[in-house]
Amino acid sequence: MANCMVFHTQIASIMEVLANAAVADICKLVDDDYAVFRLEMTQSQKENRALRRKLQLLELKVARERAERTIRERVLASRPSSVKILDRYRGMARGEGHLTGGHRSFVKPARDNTWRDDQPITVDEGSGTSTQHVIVIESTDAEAAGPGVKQERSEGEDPRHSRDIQTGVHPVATEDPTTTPAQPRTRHSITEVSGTPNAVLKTETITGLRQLGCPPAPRSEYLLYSNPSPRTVLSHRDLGDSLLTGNDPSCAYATLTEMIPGVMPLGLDTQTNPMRGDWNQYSSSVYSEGCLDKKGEGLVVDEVKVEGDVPLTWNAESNLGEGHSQVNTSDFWDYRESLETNTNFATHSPLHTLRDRDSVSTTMAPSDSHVRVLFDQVLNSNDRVRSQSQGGGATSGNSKEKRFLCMFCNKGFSSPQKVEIHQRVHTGEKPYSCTQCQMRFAQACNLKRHQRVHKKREILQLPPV
DNA sequence: CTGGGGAAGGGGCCC
DNA sequence: TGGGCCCCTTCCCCA
Repeated sequence: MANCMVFHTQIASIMEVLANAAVADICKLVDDDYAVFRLEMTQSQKENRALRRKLQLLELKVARERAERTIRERVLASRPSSVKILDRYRGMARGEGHLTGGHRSFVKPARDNTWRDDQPITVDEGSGTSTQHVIVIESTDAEAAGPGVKQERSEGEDPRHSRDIQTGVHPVATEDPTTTPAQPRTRHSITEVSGTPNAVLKTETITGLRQLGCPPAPRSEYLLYSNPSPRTVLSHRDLGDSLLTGNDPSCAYATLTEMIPGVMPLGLDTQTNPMRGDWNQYSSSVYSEGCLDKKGEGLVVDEVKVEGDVPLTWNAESNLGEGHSQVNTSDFWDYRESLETNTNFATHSPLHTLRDRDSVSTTMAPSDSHVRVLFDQVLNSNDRVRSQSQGGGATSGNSKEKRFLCMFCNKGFSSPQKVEIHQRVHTGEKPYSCTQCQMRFAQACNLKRHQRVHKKREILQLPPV
């Protein structure tokens, strides 16, 4: 009996020891895991804090941008013709006076994809209550040469807020580029001067435009905002993927002056789309307007530095076909004025189009994404302003209402697609080409109808048209 | 008058 | 249900 008791006691002690050992092991495991968990938690919390800060910064930027836009809209409403294009670029596109309505972008020279270094662009917002901005595009050649370099500053501005954007673009030339051949150049700078002391400059460098999904092209250096998809412009399915590859002009800035001579490139397979280029240019102006024209409040100003080759691929086959329309640039500028001074209408402007096209995937480097995000902020800001001013936005009201306006003639249409088709009247874009002849059409249905003529003539054994 | 093209409206389908 | 997209139809103009 006593042995039995001793045995039980020993067993109990052994089990206690084992239990304690097991508990110790469990506790050790738990402690280890807890330590790891704590470490992960700490890291996650740090990441969360960092992301939160970024989010707050972005929200702050958006809010300030919105406020700035509102202020500017008011300023424009009271001072609609305050923007002057100085230098020889004044009236380049319109052939007359000056741009109005806050247009502060620059355009590329006609018939030449290069900027001329002896012709800096000077865009002066003029004097007044708002911030004065001067954009000077100049080449390094000009910088080195000294003469011809023009870098204007507005009175009272703070040079600390000047910035150079190495866009690689060349100054606009209005003269015949053949008379003054473009000099090889590597970079140009855009100097934006803000008169407000609180401007925060932020740089973003894009190294190589190929990161924007743009194929290289010689002697073509432009500040780009990638236009990843031509879908909005050439939306027809029949277009195929050919538009998405090769010389995608969406990566290039076109100008109105390129369209003016009536030699706009046409064609689906080998030619470029003037509208896309135009819209890029348009978007560029908007970007400039939205990002360069920051005043006060420490709003982030984006500096986009582009290096390397830029694919400006206006195809050599730029001859217009038969009966192509020319761009009514006067209407365009009028439209721009109305667009920027009158926000009481909805428009299917290239702004929206470009923004929509963002949904299409493209290969973008992180820096590109950043640019895109900032660009979208500008666009969204503009949209918000317009939407607010419209009292409910473009989505309200009758869907058949002609809310979408042509950017050239202000004619209203019921859908963006209608506007897109209509604007081909102005751009001369004819994306639909007949396989049996070389005729091109702006509308797919017209091509179909035309092909029916071919079939009918084949049946009747008539000579082709 | 006819044929052909330019341009725009309307409707259907799909998401 | 609204919007996007596409196709068809229709009107107009010109040779």
